[in-house]
Amino acid sequence: MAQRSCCLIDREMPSLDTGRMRQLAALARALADETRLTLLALLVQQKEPLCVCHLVERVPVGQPTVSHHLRILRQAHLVTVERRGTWAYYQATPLARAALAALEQVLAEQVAT
Amino acid sequence: MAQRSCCLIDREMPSLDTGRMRQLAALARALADETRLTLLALLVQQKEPLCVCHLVERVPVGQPTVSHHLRILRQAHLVTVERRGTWAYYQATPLARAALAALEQVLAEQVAT
DNA sequence: CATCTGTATCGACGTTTGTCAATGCATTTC
DNA sequence: GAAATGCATTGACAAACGTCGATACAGATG
Repeated sequence: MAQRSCCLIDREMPSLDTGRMRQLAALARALADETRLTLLALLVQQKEPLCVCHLVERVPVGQPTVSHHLRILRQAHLVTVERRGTWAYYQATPLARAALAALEQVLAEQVAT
Repeated sequence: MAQRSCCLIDREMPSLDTGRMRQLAALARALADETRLTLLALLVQQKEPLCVCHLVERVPVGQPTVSHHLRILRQAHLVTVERRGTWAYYQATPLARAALAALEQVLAEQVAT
């Protein structure tokens, strides 16, 4: 038991910040749904804020579900809302643009490999 | 009903490739767990492949669970295995390095905002 | 050869998650 | 003012997910 045979040398393994890992996982979880990602992509391609009714039209789920996903995106700081009268206008944050671009880039790398 | 009042002008909304969205979501889902992300981060910091027993020591879950997560990472092309005798040596792929770096960068942007 | 060890798989369990129908509320529209 | 509309919330439900203990199996160790 003195020395395991699997790896003769001791691995240098700096400890990881679990708080940071939790944050990263939370961010990934906010992106880990097709519907949510589609909503986000729609918002990212728009310069002007978009109201919920238009989003509902573009996604194969009901309005309450869209509302639910938008809340999750909001809590992850990926979108912001501005209410004008009855309508709610959503907008992608710079964070969302970065996140989506990052995922796309990783996917491109996956294809290339 | 002729024209909705929410947005007077019609939005130009190019259709999104649902297949691509599904792929992106799958990738995000593979990253959307703290334990998995920690395993991946450990592998990314290593130059040499790492055996499972060392990974198990570094994460607060049992060996079967680590094995389960490693399978998911494998299926997402984020790690590769090489079996040598009883031992299984895991290694992060370039895709994993890109993905983790991307997430970190996005998080940094979140803090800055 | 017999035992021990490292890893993967299986079955079960509790939790989380995505979706919907129903409802509520605020504001617009007539 | 009354009806209609846009959005959020609630409660319910099924599916997906993370974890564990038990087990299987291959290869190492003695």
